[in-house]
Amino acid sequence: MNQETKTRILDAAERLFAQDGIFTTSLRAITDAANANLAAVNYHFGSKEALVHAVFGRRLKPLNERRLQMLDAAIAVDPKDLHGILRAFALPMLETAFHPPHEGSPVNIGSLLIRLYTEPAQLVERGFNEQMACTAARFVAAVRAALPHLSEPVLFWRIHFCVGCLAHTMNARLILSALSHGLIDTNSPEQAFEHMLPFLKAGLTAPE
Amino acid sequence: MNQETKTRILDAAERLFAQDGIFTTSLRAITDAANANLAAVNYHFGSKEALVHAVFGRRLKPLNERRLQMLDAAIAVDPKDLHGILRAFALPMLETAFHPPHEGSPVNIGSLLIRLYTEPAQLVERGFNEQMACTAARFVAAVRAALPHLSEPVLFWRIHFCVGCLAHTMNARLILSALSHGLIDTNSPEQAFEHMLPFLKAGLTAPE
DNA sequence: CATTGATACAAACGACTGTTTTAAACGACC
DNA sequence: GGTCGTTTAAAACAGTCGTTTGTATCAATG
Repeated sequence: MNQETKTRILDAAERLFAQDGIFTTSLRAITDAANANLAAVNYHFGSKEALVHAVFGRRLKPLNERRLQMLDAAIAVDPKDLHGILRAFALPMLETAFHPPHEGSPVNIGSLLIRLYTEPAQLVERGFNEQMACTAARFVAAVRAALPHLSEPVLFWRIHFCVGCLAHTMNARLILSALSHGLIDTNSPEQAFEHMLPFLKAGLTAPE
Repeated sequence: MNQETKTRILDAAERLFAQDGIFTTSLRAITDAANANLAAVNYHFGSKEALVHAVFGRRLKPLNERRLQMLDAAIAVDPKDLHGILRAFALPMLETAFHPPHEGSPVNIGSLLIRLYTEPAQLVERGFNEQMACTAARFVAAVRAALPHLSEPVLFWRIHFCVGCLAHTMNARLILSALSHGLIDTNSPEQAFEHMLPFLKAGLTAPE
């Protein structure tokens, strides 16, 4: 079975979805970029919606697995280690958003994944929100264990804010560059995380 | 000059843009909802892009004026008052996102405005980013004055994170509700702000 | 060699998009 | 009453969308 065209389509779709959005990217643009025929999409995937699911499914699972793996490793050493928890929470995400294309990861997956939260319609929702919610629940539990004095509402609100920081940083790097008049223009996820860590840590541990 | 149809179109477009996004909302859906003729859009506004600009322009200017007015009032009393600065920064925004429809403000403007940051293409960018950037610069200056010990990069990063918290809170209230399994489901901008304030304050004032 | 199954291709489908055109209605003013 | 500019209305425009169709290609299998 020759799956070469199929992965070429996946790669092109991933890149264009991240770059231009899902609904604004046409199948023709995808197949053109993939040097494939228009009908190949419906042949290999069945529909555009199925293609979207395939594009996200290929990346989302390994990413969340890595995050949970880092989380487990961190709390195994020290359940109160907020630094490690936040690192597991943010760094793999930031890496997908900041790293230039490389083998096996041809594009900015971050700006692709972030569309799960920002695309207006419900095309992508089902099935992935579930997986994200599962991962999120693990982080909620970890933060709850690390900061047991936090009330439940405050816990959820603050984790929500953490997600917002992360999402906006992944999504709107250009805005930061514009805001600082070009002063800040980084391609390093580690650098972004180093700035983010004290902010999130202080926010989470703030007095109620 | 009868502008009734024009404002009916603006109201309908505002609501549908906020609800479904800009690119996924067709002129026909707008004119149907506004009980107007399809050609009325191009007659009154010239093009869909011009309509989009009109929809945003009607709301964005008063909103930012109110934010800057609150900011000026706060720093006039105490330039170091982070609470007042953050209140001016966030509360007017949150109000547009949380308040139910009411006279003169028929829909959730927040979920409309947030599309400035999240819509993939560049249709909305020009002209509004400028206005938002101008307002943002004022807040940067205010925070810089309130926290003069912060280095410039850290200042910009942390304000960027504040924007992320605000944007995500405005955009993704449903996610918070899902994350907390329905525990948190508020329609109060004040309540959201009360949770956000200590988080942002602690994040901004964290040691570098 | 003939047949099969998987893949690729060009072409067309109907539905929808934003826009334009043409004509009709309307109240205001001379 | 007639003429004007303003506003609405219906229809058609050319273009793009996702999808489907029928056919060609090609390696593998009998």
